[in-house]
This record gives sequence, C-alpha cells and structure tokens, in this order.
Amino acid sequence: MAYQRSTLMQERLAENRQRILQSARKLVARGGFRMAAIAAVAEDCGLSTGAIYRYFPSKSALFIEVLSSAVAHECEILAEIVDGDGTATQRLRDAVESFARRALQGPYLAYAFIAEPADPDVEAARILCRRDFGDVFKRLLRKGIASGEFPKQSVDVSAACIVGAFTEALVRPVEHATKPKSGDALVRAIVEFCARAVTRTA
Amino acid sequence: MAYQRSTLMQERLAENRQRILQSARKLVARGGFRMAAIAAVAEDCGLSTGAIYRYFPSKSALFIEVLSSAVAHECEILAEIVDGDGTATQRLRDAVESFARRALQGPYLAYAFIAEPADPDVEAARILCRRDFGDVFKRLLRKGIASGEFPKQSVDVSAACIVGAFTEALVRPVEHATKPKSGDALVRAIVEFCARAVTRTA
DNA sequence: GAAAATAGTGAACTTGAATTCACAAATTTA
DNA sequence: TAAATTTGTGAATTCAAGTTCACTATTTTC
Repeated sequence: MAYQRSTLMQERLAENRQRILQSARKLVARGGFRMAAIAAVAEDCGLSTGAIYRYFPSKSALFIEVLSSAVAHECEILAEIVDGDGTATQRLRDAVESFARRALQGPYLAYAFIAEPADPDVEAARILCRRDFGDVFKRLLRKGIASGEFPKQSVDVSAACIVGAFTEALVRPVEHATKPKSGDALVRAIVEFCARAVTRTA
Repeated sequence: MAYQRSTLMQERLAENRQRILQSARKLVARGGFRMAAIAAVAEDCGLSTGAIYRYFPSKSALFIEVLSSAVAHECEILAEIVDGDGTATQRLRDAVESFARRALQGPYLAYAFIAEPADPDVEAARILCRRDFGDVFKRLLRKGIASGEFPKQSVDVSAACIVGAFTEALVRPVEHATKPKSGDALVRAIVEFCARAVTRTA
C-alpha cells in the first residue's frame, strides 16, 4: 500500500527544511558564502550532508531560497514604510533606518544579497531580487520628485546609490581601525547621508 | 662561476612580470576574481602556469600586488584633485567624477577592489588599501566641514557611503532591464547624488 | 511485530582550480 | 661549443568543496 506521511512526520520534515534554511542564513550572515559550505550548514543544523540533498537539489538551490525569502521579507517591510503616511523625506529616513538596523545584525547577509559573487544561477536569482528591492526605493523617489520634495534626479542611479551607500557603510565598520561606532550612531549617520543625498540642496 | 643575468635578460624578466600583472588586472576588470584563474592569466599573457609561479609565490600574492598597485595609482590621482584648488564641493565633484569615469572602463575592477570576497590574505591587503583610499575622501570632507561648506557629519560614514554609492551604481547598470544609461549620464547622476549628500541642505 | 517504504548517515566519489615537478629550452660561463 | 645554471613547460599532483550512494535507522502499512 502507498506510504502516507503522518501529520507529525510532515511537520518534522518541514521543520528540518526550515532549520536548514535558518542555518544557511545564519552562516551567510556571519561570513558570506565562504562560511556557508554544505558541510558547515549540515553541522550547524545537526543533519548530515547527505540529508541536505533530500531537501534541496543543490547548494545553489538552497542559497537561492535563502536569498529570495529574505529579500521578499525585506521588501514587505520596506513597502509598508514607503507606502505609509508622512512626507517622502520622512519615509525615506524610516526606510533606510529600518533596513540598516536589521542589516546591522548580520552585515554579511545584506552584503551577500547585494554584491557577493556567486554561481551564475544564484546570480540570476539575485538580479530578480535586486529589481524588487530597488523598485521599492524607486517608487519612493518618484513620489518625492512628483511632490516637489526631492529635486529631479535619476531614480535608477539614486536608488542604486542608496543601496550601495548603506551596504558599504554597514559592512565596513568591521574593519575600522578606530573604535567602531555604536550601531545607533552609525545608523543615524547613514540616514542623514541618504536624506541629504536625495533632498533639495540650497 | 656565478651566473650573472645580462641586462637584456633582466629586462625581459621584468617585462614578463609586468605582463602577468597586466593580464591579471585585465581579467579581474572583465569578470572579477572568478574570471582570473591562474590558467587564464597564463593563457592571456602567453606563459605557462608554471612560469607564473616563478614570478609570484601564489595566486594570492599576485592579486595582492594587482590590487595594491592599482589602488596606489588611484589614490595618487585622487589626492591630486583633492588637494588642488577650488571649493571643497567642486573638488568632491571632480574626485567622484574622475574615479567613476575610470571605474566605468572596468566595473568589476572597482568592485573587486572594494567588495569581492577573497582569501583571507587578500582580504587583509584590501583593508589596508581601503584605508588609504577612504582617507583621501575623509581629508576632503574634513576640509569642507572646517570651511563650513559641508554640514557636520561623520566623515567615516560619509566616506564609506560615497565609495559604496558609486561602486554600486557603477557595477549595477549592467543588469538594468531598461536601457543602460550612457556613461556620461550615469557619471553625472552619481556626481549629483554624492554632491547633494555631503553639502548643506535647506 | 514483520515487511515495505522513506529518511538519515558519512565515507567515497567527482570536479575544478591551485600548486608542484620532472623535464626541455634558453642563457651564461669558460 | 660544451658544461653549468636559470627559465619555461604542461602534465601530474594536491586540495577543497559539492555531490552521490550503499547502508542503517526510522516510520508506516497490514
């Protein structure tokens, strides 16, 4: 007779799948893809390397899922802020702050999403994610420009610059020889930078 | 009797060394470290893989030299602009434009210098290079703040944001679904973004 | 509880790229 | 030009990391 998974079993499998994704995310956040070898992921989530391949067909597939689910989550949060109430300037500040604050927990994660080179298939997935991600900022920039709050500017370039600015600023502090800024001060400085960059200048 | 290299021979060796460095730089500029396998470098400069190891003890050593010589060159050019005449704002514009324009020739090169993950020893070298590089911008920011042209701000963060902004903006256009901007328009948009970001806002 | 099916294990296999090395070519000495 | 030394070659080796697979453990069916 056909084998039928019990509800309990299904739950356990789903849980394992999640655990794998979480471990992968954690390791990427800690040190980029280099830290996230399959063996390391397996070790972290208490499974064997072989087991990973029961849940994901390849390393790429696993990381594509890590990437896209995290980005989708980010986009939801940002979209809520961007489409909310208040001036475009304030919404930009809030969006940048929100993103920066979360990214600060795992600087490498933000970095991996945005820049770290990977296999071509992961790269392809990233391009899609990036578009979604950039679109949120572009939408906000367009609104601000339409309302006259922001000066005319290339929304493509400004969006890219914003993303680049805080990625860089977030990933870098690690290597500052001087005392690393407190998270709060860092986030505030980044927000100010971005706010000045898109708003009208004298 | 002791073997003595003729002047001609010495020149040829030095030339080979340069050729290797050039090939490596070219390949990195074209597609990041991934494209720059030792075999590819060897092929490009018309030597065998074994020969490369007569000139450089390891792949890392080779790339560290590519990196630091290119960054040193950049820093010289930028320093000249930054320490020249004119308002801080104008010098910032010129510096960003100059860098962006050159980076545009080989987007991946700028990217590899700034962000691409690599072996720990290359990473260590990059940190040193980045400090030199960031220092040029910080010096400019400090001057502008002192003269009252720029509002008070974290020079560390702003410098990082500037570097991040144009790196991102330069590397990304490749994947814009929409028509890629012409180089000129792109550079201009980046310059405007950075100029607004550091100068006083209304 | 025994048989059938699925899930998990980890050592072995595969792959791709860095590095080495036995040898060939070229250069210098005498 | 012959011997000695250095430089160049590229196939073989090493190494790291992804993937597979023969086997064990667990779960489901009857």
